[in-house]
Amino acid sequence: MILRSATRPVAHAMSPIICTVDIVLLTLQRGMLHVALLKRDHAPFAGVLALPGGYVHAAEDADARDAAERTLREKTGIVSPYLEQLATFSGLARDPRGWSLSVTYYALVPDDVIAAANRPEVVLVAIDKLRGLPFDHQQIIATAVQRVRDKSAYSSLPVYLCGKCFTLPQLQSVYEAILGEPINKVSFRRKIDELDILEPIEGALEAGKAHRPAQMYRLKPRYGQHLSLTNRALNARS
Amino acid sequence: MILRSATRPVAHAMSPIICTVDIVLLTLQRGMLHVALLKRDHAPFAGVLALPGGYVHAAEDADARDAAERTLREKTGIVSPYLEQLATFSGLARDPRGWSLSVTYYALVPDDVIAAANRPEVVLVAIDKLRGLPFDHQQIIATAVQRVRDKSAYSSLPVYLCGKCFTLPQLQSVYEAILGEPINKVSFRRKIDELDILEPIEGALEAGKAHRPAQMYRLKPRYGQHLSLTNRALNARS
DNA sequence: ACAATAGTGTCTCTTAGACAATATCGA
DNA sequence: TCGATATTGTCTAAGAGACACTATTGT
Repeated sequence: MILRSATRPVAHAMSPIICTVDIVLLTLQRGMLHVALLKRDHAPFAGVLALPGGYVHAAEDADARDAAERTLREKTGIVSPYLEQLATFSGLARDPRGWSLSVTYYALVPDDVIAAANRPEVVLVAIDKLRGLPFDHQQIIATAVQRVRDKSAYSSLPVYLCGKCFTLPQLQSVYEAILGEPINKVSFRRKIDELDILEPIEGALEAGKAHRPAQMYRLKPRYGQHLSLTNRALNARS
Repeated sequence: MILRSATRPVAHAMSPIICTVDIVLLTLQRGMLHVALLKRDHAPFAGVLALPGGYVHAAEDADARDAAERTLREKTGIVSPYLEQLATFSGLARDPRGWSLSVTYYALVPDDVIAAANRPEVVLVAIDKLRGLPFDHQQIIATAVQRVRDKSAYSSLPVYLCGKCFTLPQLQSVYEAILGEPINKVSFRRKIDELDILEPIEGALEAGKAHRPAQMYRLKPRYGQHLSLTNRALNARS
């Protein structure tokens, strides 16, 4: 027993590994993907804009997802219906405090949810205007954006960027903003129809524009949390 | 400073989080996916077959991937050309020792690589014959298999299950074993041709069979590590 | 010669994209 | 009525799967 513990001591006695979660909260503003950032309270990088994140609290969090939900709620006041694990970033190099490990998650919300949370300290920055982020947050965000683009081509993921109700032309422009290219209108409607996730809101039309009003739709109740997948991409290019 | 440390002490002082890596090493035997397991040396679950895994050693591992490569090499003698992060599993419930976090990776190797490592303690178990695995290893393996199936439909991933050279019919049967259904021969060859990752080995034919011999191929040198992706799935079903 | 599988040509059917016709609003 | 965009129908082209034909081995 003494011998064994001398050759391989248990990890938590020997390794002060810093365990954190970071959340990439994405939304769409003026047709551009934006990420929510906050000024850091403490060193290192105090005052610098960074991803909302924090330590895993083993005493209160059931698991890392719990820690991510709690951190997002505490730091931004938002509870996101869609929150998925992205990847884990780790190593000695990424944090000056020492060997660290961050389990990262990404979330998509319509931008009125961010407005409703009413936290002026939450800053939305366009994903192509990011500068001087601390740690490896730039890489984490790039990974999240890539994941969202890849998934969007094959799934209903972008509906989480829309509000409770929306028109098909609105949804199409959300897809186009994410994929970064125009989508054929007829093909798009065929795909959405195949996904079978939307239902028209009886009698609700988008009024006020100087043209034929569009039908409003909402997500079918059973698709509140999980995605629907297509067999083929919406658009072959990427 | 005292006040801050009282309200939020740093994580590694307050939280004995167990940081580990686990590797899902997959191979194909007799047309079935198998996973490499080892009998655990120590408690908990001493003597039970489990995934190769171990503590992250902050002092020697540059990051979690490094820890995974080291652990795989130490426990199985194998260095896998393809090793990718799968997901991170965490929480209080998964390990009786306490709140733990495992960054998991998956690797694909041809089964002769496992034989060449000559480690009789490495046991290959068919993925549909797994029983009584400790921790959440069953779920980790299920996640890995699902990931491999999803990726295989759109990429050259299965070539890592073949040896250095192979025929197109052999490669097709590997794809079929993973996807779990027959693939149209003409479509398959069109896809592989599009991927543009293989080159014929001049004059090398698979001899010995009572029929026309097949041309042998190898992966083009530059595709040693990374995948090639298709726009459309090999097979629409899943 | 025969059985068996490799490798290739070609036809058909499905599906994505182009185009266009119709519908319905505000001005 | 006109301008604008929503919605739907239909044609065309690209790609996937079916089928079949030729090629080449061992027996």
